[in-house]
Amino acid sequence: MAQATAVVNDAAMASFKSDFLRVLSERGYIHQGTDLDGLDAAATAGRVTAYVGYDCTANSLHIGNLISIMMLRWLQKTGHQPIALMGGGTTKIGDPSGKDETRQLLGEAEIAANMASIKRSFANFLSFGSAPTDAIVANNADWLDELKYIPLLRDVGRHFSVNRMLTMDSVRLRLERDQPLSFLEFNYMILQAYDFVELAKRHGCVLQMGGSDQWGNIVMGVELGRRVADLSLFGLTTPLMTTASGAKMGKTAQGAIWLNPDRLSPYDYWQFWRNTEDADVGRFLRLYTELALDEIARLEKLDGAEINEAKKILATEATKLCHGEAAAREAAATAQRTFEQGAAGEGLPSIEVARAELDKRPAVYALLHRAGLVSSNAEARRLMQQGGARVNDVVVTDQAATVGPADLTANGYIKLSAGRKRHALVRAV
RNA sequence: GGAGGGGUGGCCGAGCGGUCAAUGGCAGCAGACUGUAAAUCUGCCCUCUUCGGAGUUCGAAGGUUCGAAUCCUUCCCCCUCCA
Repeated sequence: MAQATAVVNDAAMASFKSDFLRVLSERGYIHQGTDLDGLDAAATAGRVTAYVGYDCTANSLHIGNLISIMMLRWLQKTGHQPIALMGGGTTKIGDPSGKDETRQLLGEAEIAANMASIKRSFANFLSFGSAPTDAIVANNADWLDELKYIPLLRDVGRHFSVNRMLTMDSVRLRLERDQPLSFLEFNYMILQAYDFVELAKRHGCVLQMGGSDQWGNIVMGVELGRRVADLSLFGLTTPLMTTASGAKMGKTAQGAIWLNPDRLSPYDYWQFWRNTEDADVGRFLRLYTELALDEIARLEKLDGAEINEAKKILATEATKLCHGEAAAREAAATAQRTFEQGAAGEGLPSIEVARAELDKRPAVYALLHRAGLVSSNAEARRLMQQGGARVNDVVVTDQAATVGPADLTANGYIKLSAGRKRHALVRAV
């Protein structure tokens, strides 16, 4: 996939004239671009409209999407216009990029529900309205659903070489591994290319951004634009995000790190960033916060335990962008009370238990399960056996243990812990 | 249409009539050590459990057998080669 000539090198990055590309390159967002000098010139000359496409396969975006959202944010902050494209149409097809297997097809209703839920995340990162740089949310179902097969083949299909399509990573990797690739999925890149051209026509969009796995799809769009409409379009991709120890970003105890607060609480979101590996602190501060670069340079030089200060700043700043200032402060305060003072922060995730039920002394393992700290009663028992379960900070290894009203602290709750880091409160109501 | 190969727990991948809730690796969880880090070591890793056990798993449905992930039948899906 990597075409050596397109990969950015330091010398090229240093010479960007536009604020947009200079910020992006300085902060480490750029992996490859199709014609970075041309794009730099366009962004210097005037307002550029750019888009990123988002799948609607889940009801929330996750931190894997965050890097591209931050690019849209910087785009807007440097005087240009962002478009968040919802893949209402393409989600019906399924992007084969980076997938070994055909993914399950989602129904129309589910896609619509996911889209509505995802849209809410953008409100925190981008500003919407009617100003020239205000963000637009588009849905490719608006045009893809209307397509007619024969006209599509004649107008668009003739510009695609199957020989070329077979060399695309998304296709080639499947074929090499003997994994199935349906004709449906094979068409995905054509539709994504079509999207780009459509957005160019509708909104004057000239740039598509995305993860490095989107390079092939993006290049297809750039070429289609040139062939069908003599458009001069650009593409930009971000590096693949992994942690310093090589793990894929964003997996944790309970799954992905979601951006929607109803899937992952702001407190847990804050915790995710707080637990960043030392080696990633500088890179993450540049990518996921808007702190000044010289400040970041200072923070990432902190040694040993001192770098924890930088991690707290990272956590609070990142949470601020996603969930707002108040939620970020509350998460930070809760963490401080919980970890530094050994008390129970009021802001910890909590569940409510009826007073009458508490009188009947529910089992500790059951409460651990209900609080979401473990995914089954059996797992709760295991946790207890291994000495990882605590009630009000006291280790409980007896599986038969129960709690009652007497265990409520002066503040009116029982604190449950699974391991050193995960806590929840049980409140009696 | 013909011939062959295959579908195993979150993923990869052994098993090919009993000792199989199923080797191993990855991912994950806990404990120790630490700095809510990394690395390392140890334990855990289907569900329920009155901790004695019980119940459901090896593409689906039937069958053979005292007993099946393992054998047979039908069906579904995937791959390779031939037409």
